[in-house]
Amino acid sequence: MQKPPRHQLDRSAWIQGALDTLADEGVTGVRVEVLARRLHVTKGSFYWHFKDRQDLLSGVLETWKDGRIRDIVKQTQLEPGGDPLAQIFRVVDVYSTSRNHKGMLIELAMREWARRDPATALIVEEVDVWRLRCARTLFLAGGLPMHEASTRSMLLYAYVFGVSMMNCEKFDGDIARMKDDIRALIARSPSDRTVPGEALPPSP
Amino acid sequence: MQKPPRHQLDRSAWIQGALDTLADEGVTGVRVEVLARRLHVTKGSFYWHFKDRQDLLSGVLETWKDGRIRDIVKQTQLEPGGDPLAQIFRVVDVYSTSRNHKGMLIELAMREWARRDPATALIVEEVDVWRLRCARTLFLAGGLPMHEASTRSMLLYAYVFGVSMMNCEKFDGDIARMKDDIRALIARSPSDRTVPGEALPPSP
DNA sequence: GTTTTTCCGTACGCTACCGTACGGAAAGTG
DNA sequence: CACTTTCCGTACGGTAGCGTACGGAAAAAC
Repeated sequence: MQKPPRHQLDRSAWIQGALDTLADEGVTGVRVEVLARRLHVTKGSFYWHFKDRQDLLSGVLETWKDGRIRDIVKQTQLEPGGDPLAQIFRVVDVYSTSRNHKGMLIELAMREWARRDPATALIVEEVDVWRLRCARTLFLAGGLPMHEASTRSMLLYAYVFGVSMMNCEKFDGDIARMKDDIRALIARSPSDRTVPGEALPPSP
Repeated sequence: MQKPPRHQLDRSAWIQGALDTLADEGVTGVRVEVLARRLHVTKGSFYWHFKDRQDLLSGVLETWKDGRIRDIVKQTQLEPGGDPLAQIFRVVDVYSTSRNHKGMLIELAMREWARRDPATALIVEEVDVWRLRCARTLFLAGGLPMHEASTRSMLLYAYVFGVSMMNCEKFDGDIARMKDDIRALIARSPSDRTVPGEALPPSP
């Protein structure tokens, strides 16, 4: 008879499972016994690797923060000769719900958690500052003045997070086109004075 | 000795208390016994007015939906001779976190709830469609073509919801000015071809 | 192979919460 | 005043989850 191999887990496996549960059910859904069943072990394992539930949640926070900052820096890195505003386009796409659904669910769950936990709020704010600064650098490289670069960065992230909370298929059938237009509005060049929907003027 | 007057509650009092708790702790925080303590009664009262917890939550949903739709219609109503884009300005202000903090907390809690409950998702989507249609009507009255009016409406609400999830004091000290600029960017007139930060051209 | 360390399963007490049963007070009705 | 209806308090059983204690298996060290 096949003996079921005894699973060996470490902290990172528990934290990864916690992140999955966080995406689906929020921080209140991250419960020790439920997570143990999901990982096919008992909570005896959990309390070996973690002091208590808060210890796990702290690990989740650190893991998420480090991963986010690393990804943000990578995504906003501009290779020499690259187009800064085209890079902004790609950044917006990274946060599109269809491309990175689970990542966005975690993002929303983290903010929901941050609303009720000051320590989490600090982490999320720190990650947001990284995001905003990196995006601003791209806008500056694209030729925008400082203040407007800041403003556009804020609009960019407020938009991508906000739109991930709305289901508007019933409002307009062609959402893809709307999202493309919004993306172009946020990342448009400073010399482009056109209003979307009108013809482009000849470039200087 | 002063006899403490026995509190008499009806469904609406429970629903109002549930909305308060919803704002602070989310839908998972809306618990019968906790709510009863908050209202200084016991759950014996609750189960007289409601079949079970789900019955309360359904009442919360209906109450919220009706109130939202009524407010949306009122806020986007344009008196004869009024300026549509100035009205858009006021709509953005209504959703500013400082002016209506509790309302925004409920809004975020509803969306967090909707992410895990299909019935709630339908209600939120219905409310959003009302919002988007009303805002689009204002943009159309402001002279924008149909497609761009739709796009601006979506950007407007995605922005106001998204910015309510971010704390960016550490990013830029003058957030008020940034928010004003973003508001102007979203609600700018179709004849205004300026890029924010530059001088205004003479109006035709 | 023995010993030690690492890691997990099991059992337990504790708390919080849901829903029910039932009694009784308060308020309305005749 | 009787009588009924409305409304709430109390007590109970049941479930789920947290954290602890302890034993034992598996792996590693020797």
